[in-house]
Amino acid sequence: MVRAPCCDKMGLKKGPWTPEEDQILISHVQQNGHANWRALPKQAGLLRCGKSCRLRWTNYLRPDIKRGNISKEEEETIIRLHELLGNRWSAMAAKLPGRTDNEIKNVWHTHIKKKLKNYQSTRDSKRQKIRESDPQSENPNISNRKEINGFGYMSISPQSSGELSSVTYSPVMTTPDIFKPENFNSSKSTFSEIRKRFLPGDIQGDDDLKTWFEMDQELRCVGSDDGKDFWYNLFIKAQGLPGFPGDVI
DNA sequence: AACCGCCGCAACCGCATTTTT
DNA sequence: GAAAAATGCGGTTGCGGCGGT
Repeated sequence: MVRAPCCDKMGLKKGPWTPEEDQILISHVQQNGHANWRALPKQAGLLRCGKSCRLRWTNYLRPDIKRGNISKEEEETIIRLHELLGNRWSAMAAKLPGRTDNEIKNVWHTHIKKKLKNYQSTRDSKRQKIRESDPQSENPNISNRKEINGFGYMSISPQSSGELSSVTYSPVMTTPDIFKPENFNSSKSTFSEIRKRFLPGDIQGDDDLKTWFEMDQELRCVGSDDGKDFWYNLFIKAQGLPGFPGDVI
């Protein structure tokens, strides 16, 4: 495939956007939408490539965007999502309304990574001290895992010193048989069983659970990418509810 | 006041993926 | 089904602001 020529080769402008350019882009998108980013700059009279316009719009000019002031809750969500998804910034952004992949990526690299690094070194030195005083006190293979009613394990990252206020859960992706797609026909007993063992409070009955599952499946959660989104939603929904195994920590 | 180094963020680049022809 | 075009994504860079010396 032949690569399209990039901006500089076509004499287009690069670098920071001026307020005038922003205004042109905003009013053009408001009036005409952004069905075709490639054609947009020409139509709007901007000396930018389509890619640059799209980036400017999605990361900065979009009306529904929240900028700056990442809350503690958002920070914790980012950490939890990062444990689940790795560097899939756009997938993380989809779980944080008003935040962009670029912003999350920047926040991760500039703030959170640093905090976690500090936390980790503090924790490691504490562990070292414990090991020195009582070598049998810690088994690294099991110490930070908790079994959930036969549904595999969650890894548990304890509270950071000061800044990060809660335990972080991350399901280990050993999908139990009960959740495997091949066992998800329309069997009510399967859903009953899940409900009995893992009931999120706002799910009223087997049909609701089934619908919820099917919605997630539509979003390609099960059968792709180890069903991480499905697991994520399940754990998020179940957290904090009575009987949820995580809340005993 | 001038210089320097660090940090945060916006924007770019190149590759991957999806959509269109 | 193949090729081309468009879009999306994640890694990286460069610049401006700020604090310290």
